Amino acid sequence: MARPREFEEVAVLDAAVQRFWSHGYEASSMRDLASAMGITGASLYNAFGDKRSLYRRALDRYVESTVAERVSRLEGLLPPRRAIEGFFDEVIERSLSDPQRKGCMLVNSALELAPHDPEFRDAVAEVTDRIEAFFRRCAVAGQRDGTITTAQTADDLARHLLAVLFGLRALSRVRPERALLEGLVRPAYALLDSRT
Amino acid sequence: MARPREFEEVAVLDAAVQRFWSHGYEASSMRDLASAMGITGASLYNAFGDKRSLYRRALDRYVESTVAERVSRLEGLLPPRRAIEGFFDEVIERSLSDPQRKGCMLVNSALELAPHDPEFRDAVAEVTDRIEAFFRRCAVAGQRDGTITTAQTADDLARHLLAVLFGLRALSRVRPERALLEGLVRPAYALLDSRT
DNA sequence: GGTGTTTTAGAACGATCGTTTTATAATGTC
DNA sequence: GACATTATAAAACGATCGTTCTAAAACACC
Repeated sequence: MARPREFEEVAVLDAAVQRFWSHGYEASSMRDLASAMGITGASLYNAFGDKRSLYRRALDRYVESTVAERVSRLEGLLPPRRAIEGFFDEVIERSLSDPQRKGCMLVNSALELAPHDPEFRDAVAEVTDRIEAFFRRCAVAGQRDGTITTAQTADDLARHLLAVLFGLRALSRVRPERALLEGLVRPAYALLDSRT
Repeated sequence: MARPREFEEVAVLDAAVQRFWSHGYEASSMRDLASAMGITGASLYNAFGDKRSLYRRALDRYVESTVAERVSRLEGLLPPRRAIEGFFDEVIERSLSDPQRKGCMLVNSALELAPHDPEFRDAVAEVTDRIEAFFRRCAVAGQRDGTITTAQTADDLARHLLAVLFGLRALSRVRPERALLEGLVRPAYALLDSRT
């Protein structure tokens, strides 16, 4: 039919994810992106549309390959209480081993794009709902098998864990210190414990 | 000696704070800022230097008039345990009553500027230290007067509260829902309680 | 009341922004 | 192998970016 593409869409999209993740939306120019993706500007527009659409695609890819992957993997492998701890432990190690301090692209999007853009607000809110729902399922199951306190509702525990996660990711961009990140989750683990 | 200024520096700086606070650094042009401040571009550069310097001044002003003000006021008025709750309750009310969803300019700066700019990283980190120190002083005093648990160290409690605060502020930009914000702090209050 | 100094308003600077166009190269089908 | 179609490369578009310049205006001081 016609000339075939010289690049794989998911491969160059991953490069866009990296750039948006580390520098955000406004501070990434289409020239930066095309260069990082290894394609020319025309190919970029041809394959992904405008900048907003590209960011949307990049965010979706990030969420599915990072957040959603972590949730489904841990939930499948570990008992509920251990799944929560495994989630935070993984995030802490990721945060400490990233010299670029990229943080979490979802949290970054929540602050840069979502407040002024209804489409991104809905998209980000929906992912936070999914994370919250994961914590809630863990809380409910943990309360049932006796590994998590019933002194707090599962709803509130899930909301709290979501906030701790977002706070951890935000702080890790400024102060990626092991003592801080591990210290801040210890009380959360103790909270899950407290018998009543 | 010469022609006097037609504007008050702190007044126009407050306008710059509002603009940077709601739209961030990259998405605020010097023309936007000059217009919001009610002065001309030349006056802006004459009085505040370049864009980075202006943001720095705006951030400092925000911190002193909002964060530092809240810390010193609550710490002076309330017993330690109540000071912590008063702090969060105030932040929740601010978050829920802001139709612009500006969040916290410190948290916003932590994600947009700090990761790639050593000067801003140091500045933001120093303020997070001050907030953490406030929580730590409250925790120590509360442990002494019996209103706060000794099951966790004051250091860890302070770190945890700092993360909850940052998470609350980040989430409030996407989901400014009372049920979420009040629900996420309830387990934190319970954590302070838990007797050991 | 000149004089010197600073602020003002607004045009102007080059650079870069997101995006489109132009022209050329590369394919599958007939 | 000519044709239709699509991807490529690079130049080009107008708009806007951060910043500076030019000229007029407003004061303090001698």
